[in-house]
Amino acid sequence: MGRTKLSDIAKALELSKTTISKVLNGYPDVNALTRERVLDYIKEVGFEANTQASFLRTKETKTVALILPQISHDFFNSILEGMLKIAQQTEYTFYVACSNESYELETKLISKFLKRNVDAIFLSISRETRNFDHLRAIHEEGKILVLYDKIEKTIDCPKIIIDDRKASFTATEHLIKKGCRKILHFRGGFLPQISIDRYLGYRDALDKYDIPFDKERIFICENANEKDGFFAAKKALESGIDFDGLFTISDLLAIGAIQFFKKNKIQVPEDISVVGFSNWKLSSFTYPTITTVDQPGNLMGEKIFQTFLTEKSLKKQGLDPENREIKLPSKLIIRESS
Amino acid sequence: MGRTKLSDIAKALELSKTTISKVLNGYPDVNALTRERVLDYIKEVGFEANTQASFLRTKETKTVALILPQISHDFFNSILEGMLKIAQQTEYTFYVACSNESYELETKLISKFLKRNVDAIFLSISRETRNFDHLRAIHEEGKILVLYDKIEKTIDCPKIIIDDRKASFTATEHLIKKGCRKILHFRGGFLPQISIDRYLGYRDALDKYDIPFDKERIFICENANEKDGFFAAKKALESGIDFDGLFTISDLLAIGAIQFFKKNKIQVPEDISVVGFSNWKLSSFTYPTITTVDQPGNLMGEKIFQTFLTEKSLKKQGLDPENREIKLPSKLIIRESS
DNA sequence: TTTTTGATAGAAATCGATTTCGAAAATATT
DNA sequence: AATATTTTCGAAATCGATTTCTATCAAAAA
Repeated sequence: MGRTKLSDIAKALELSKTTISKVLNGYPDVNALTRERVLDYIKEVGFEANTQASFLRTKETKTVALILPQISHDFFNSILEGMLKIAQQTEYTFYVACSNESYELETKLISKFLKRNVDAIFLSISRETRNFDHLRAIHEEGKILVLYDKIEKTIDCPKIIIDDRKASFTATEHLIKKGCRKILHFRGGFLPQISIDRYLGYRDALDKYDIPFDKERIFICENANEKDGFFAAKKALESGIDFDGLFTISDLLAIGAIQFFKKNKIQVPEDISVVGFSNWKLSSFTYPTITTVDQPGNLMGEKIFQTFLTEKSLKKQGLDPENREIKLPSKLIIRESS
Repeated sequence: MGRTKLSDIAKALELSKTTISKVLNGYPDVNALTRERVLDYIKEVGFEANTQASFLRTKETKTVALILPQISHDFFNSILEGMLKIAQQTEYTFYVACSNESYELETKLISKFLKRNVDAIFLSISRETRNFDHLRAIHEEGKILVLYDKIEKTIDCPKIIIDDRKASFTATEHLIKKGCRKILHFRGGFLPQISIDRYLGYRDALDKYDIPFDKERIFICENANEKDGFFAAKKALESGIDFDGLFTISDLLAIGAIQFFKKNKIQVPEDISVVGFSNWKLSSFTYPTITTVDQPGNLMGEKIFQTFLTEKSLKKQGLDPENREIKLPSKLIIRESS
């Protein structure tokens, strides 16, 4: 409505819109005194250029989009939290969307955000995604893409991840040091990189301690929720294979498994030690409390946004970025289940 | 970049931009055949008008902003989840921000979103907020405000809430029916309407069953987290007052209290029955599991967005809205703690 | 046949900024 | 003193749509 605009300021100071705009955008051909006069007035009335109008010339909207694969998920949640904390203090505003682990929705959302001319998209790839053309489209439009957590190595863009392989190694090693030799692993699907890396970390630990690998001890849990954990534990028991440890790729899987074990008089941690992943809030309130890997979600959120900012400034200067994979450290939190 | 624009379509069909725009916006003075030709072509190339450019004339950005007081909070989380689920299928895009329960940040965010010309703001008022001028500013700019959960009754706008008083009544009544007569209540601060309503529901239940109210049994917990619950329980025990039940306004308070009780050999539910609020995911995994009030967060998220849509269409037709307070039903979930 | 009316389409102004280019004034150089 | 060079500023074009207002042409009414 009555918001002050560039022309109002020009009129008030008896200058042209051009000059005001030049001050706003740091052009050099403005007299120092004039510049100061303008800046003072701008501060006084709290003027900010209308982003929508600016866009027409600059092609920047000062908006970014964060796409989460899931909303009700402690880890993704803390990423959102960390990102908002630092980013809402900048001039940028944040679109948020949820792919719900669906490839179709993911592509739709990306195309929608591109049509909205966002400056950047931050994406954790959905479980279903096998084709990556929609990611290339982001680059074709000249927009910035930052992948996080569930990344795709073949796409050339900054990637922020947890050192999953190392974290899994540490978690498995912990079980071994507790005396476990027959360790089950509840893994995720075949594709997501994190699922592979966590599996490899598990293998690394077995190798280091000369424990033979037995693929009968690996169970695939597509959904990483309590139900899958419960049934994987059931399958493990019914398979007849013996076990004394369990490393899962999510706390929810661990909880489901523990529920099954309890039901079948298998004591945790006496009969089997269990380690989860992600440090969900609830993992410290269960009975027993669950040993888990803490992922620095807040930090990841911050890093994603910061990475975008540096990527943008590099691009502006025409420089080629390097070191495009940032690995964040995780931490094993030892609790009652192991 | 090379995105097709209105003028491209005009050129391709040998029509003027005007005509294309008229088709797009449903003007009547376009020949039926021409209209069809345009629509076909638009569908073929997947054209959508650039929102930023449209804004200059229409003053609509097709964006809305959701402000949450907290991010890592199951209830607010499920609101976000529910809202995204239906809203990301519409033409609208979603800004999300977090006031972090701070009045200052809340006003800043609102002013930021107004500068971004959002069509609507969805807000749950922060715990600190006492002054509501920033909400009136939203109306002054002609934008739509929808309040949810933590609302302010004196602001004239649609409000979506849980029937907190009734829910609390039911929860307290449940304790009474379980035989409790000396029921503690851990409430929130004095101001937020929900805190008051839940307190009143507690009183309602006592009244109905002729149980004398004792204000010594009321404890204020500003932060509604485990720590506050722990210390409130401690204060209760140290005060020397006797009790056999506890109704708290959050599951986290209940968890903290239960932790304290356990530590002091007070059995739950044998010595004291506990009821929480919100049905956090973790409340079904604690030991004992916690009886709680399930708030339909997803439904609330949907309702907020739908309410915005109807509010908008009413406004466009110049009609006065009515029934501006929507109360959603909640449900008591009985578990081991009671 | 002339005039009105209605249907259809386009020219041009507009929204609020940015940016190019040229003009005027001030200063420096010959 | 005449010319060249900086400084400093503004007019006007532009971005991609919407909207008003006018023009054309055909059909209907006089």
